[in-house]
Amino acid sequence: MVGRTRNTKSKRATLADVAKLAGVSAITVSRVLNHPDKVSDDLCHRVREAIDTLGYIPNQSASSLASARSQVIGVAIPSLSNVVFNDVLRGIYDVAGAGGYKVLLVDTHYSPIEEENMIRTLLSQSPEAMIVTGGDQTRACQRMLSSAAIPVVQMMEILEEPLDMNIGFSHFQAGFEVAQKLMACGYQRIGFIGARMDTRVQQRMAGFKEALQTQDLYHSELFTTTPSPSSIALGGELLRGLLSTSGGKLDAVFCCNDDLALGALFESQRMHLSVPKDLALCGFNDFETSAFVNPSLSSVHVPRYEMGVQAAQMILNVLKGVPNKEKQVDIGFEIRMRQSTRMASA
Amino acid sequence: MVGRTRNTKSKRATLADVAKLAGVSAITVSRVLNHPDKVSDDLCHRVREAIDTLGYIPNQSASSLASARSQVIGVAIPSLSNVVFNDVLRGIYDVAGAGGYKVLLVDTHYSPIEEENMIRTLLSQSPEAMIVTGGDQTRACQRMLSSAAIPVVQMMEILEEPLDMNIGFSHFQAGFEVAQKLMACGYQRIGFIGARMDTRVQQRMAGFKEALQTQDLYHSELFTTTPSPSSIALGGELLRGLLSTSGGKLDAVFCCNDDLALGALFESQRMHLSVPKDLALCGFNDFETSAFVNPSLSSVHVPRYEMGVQAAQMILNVLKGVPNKEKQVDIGFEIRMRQSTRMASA
DNA sequence: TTGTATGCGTTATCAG
DNA sequence: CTGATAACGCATACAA
Repeated sequence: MVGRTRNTKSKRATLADVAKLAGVSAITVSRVLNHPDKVSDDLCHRVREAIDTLGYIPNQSASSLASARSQVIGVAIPSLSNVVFNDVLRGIYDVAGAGGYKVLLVDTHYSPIEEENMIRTLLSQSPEAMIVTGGDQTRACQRMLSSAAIPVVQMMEILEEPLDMNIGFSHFQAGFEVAQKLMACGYQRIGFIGARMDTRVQQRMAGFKEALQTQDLYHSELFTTTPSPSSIALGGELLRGLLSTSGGKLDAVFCCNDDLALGALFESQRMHLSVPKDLALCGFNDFETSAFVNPSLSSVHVPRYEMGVQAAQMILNVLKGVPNKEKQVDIGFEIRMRQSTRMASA
Repeated sequence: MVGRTRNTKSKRATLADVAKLAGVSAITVSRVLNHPDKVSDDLCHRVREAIDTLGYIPNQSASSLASARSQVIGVAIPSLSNVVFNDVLRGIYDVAGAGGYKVLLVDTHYSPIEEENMIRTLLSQSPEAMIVTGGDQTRACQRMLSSAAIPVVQMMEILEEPLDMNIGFSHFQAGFEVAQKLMACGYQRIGFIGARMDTRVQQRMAGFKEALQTQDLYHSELFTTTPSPSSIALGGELLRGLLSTSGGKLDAVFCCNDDLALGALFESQRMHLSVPKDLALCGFNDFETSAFVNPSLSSVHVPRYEMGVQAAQMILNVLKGVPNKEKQVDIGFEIRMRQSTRMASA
């Protein structure tokens, strides 16, 4: 190593280093970076050259400390492996990134306790806003969120009493309408298989059950649930279980998501059950696979990317001082009936 | 604004606030948080109470600035929507989280230019280490990474000249072996469909092609590629295209990933082509779907979660001062032949 | 347009 | 075991 003018031990260059090299004061360098319009073109140019030659990268911690602006948005999702959150995240990242914000992402593993800890960690980074999933945070967690005094969006479902802003759709209503569709198709022995059983899945199931009850078609022995995480393999297992306990008297099954539904479909095929002739299947989330598999799978489509986009936009609006028209947005859903369920009887 | 004793306007509590309430000095509070063993139980207790009643959350920016330890690991992946990276990320998050590190994640959209910008942003957060994808960073980006003087892991593929540490597998070799397997099954008219065509896909294709050439079975007209991102829909389209241009003389297709392969499989079914009788298919990445779809799909299995885990562990080791035995780890792959390709001829 | 002084909340260093 | 003081690197408020 060659001895250099100052940074003896090749430490990261600072504003001061750049300033010295450019022959200006530190604040001028800062301005070139943050308010270029407030600096003469001449200096601006000289400073940029110095920045380049030094490979200067601003220290965001110092900036954050001095300005109380971290440029970070904290995001908490319950699972990194659940593909559902990918699309939402993509929306958030696209909008946040375009707005100059970084995203600090944590995975709460569907546990409110973990969520509380992760959100505490997140808050220690002084995020300028937070996006969290659902509404079952611990009391302590909600207090933290509130006293952080930053915009918060709770996403994925419509909440009775949002902490601040809220975007999502009614899982209860979605479940309810799926049941209506299946009944309209003439199915009588209608079952349900669910996994993970987080709040949103529970609501889907509750809505589904309620609709069945209106027609006296709810049979508790046709409902199977497990706290295990969803997978295609599990979908097959649950279907087999349901078929055996129901004594074969089963003509339609609503699966709480497309993982289970695809598993059930593939398992049906292996058991030489014809879908939808022997058994109708309906999933939830509408994966791309569902539209292309044979027979194609009926499912509930949700504009997830759009939800992420809007969640981030609501945040950016508040951060920019533009008030949102609505603090709560119902993004809706759409039931897509395909080949795995027969046409509604006229 | 009123002159304040301390926080007139419910600002976040600071170390000083906690210290005052507990009747100790700020540094003692700091120690309770970071080196509890160096503080008497009595004080420790009093301080913790004060922390609780104030709902104190440390300011990581200040900590980072003062200690030069950000507790952040930066991660750059090329796509948030590609499921492949989910598993890797899960591994990284699990290990990093357990080690007390946060993960700052960026999506480079498969663009070295974007990657350079995003990594610059990442570096401004003073991460203590970086995990990036592959080796085709821009020169400038590699310089930044090097001069950051932090541990760096390049993952997903084995590199000739890693910047620092490296974990992955040889995509060339994987493609090569897939071709060998197909040829061993007796296929003669072997095609390839590829999308996105990033470095790793190109290597798979190159290996595949080279193996075919050894047996004089490479036919350029049976290779189709597109820069478009992969999807199931695209797999179907590419297969249709290939079938029409090849005049039906095609008996096996290697798809650069399982998205395309599933699309090709579903499309074959709609065209009433029997797989593998009329056409054999092999994918890459081994999604869960591939093992369960009918017919099940041959694919190349890669220990992605494990790769994420090990990448993070290599980082943590360096950070803890424990040297890694290897700076480069070949995590391997495994070709899983299933029903979509016929058995190798004896 | 540019610069000076000051403080952001924490930790390292050194005293006691 | 505990505390005083001085950084850490940058941006705000004010001057020039």
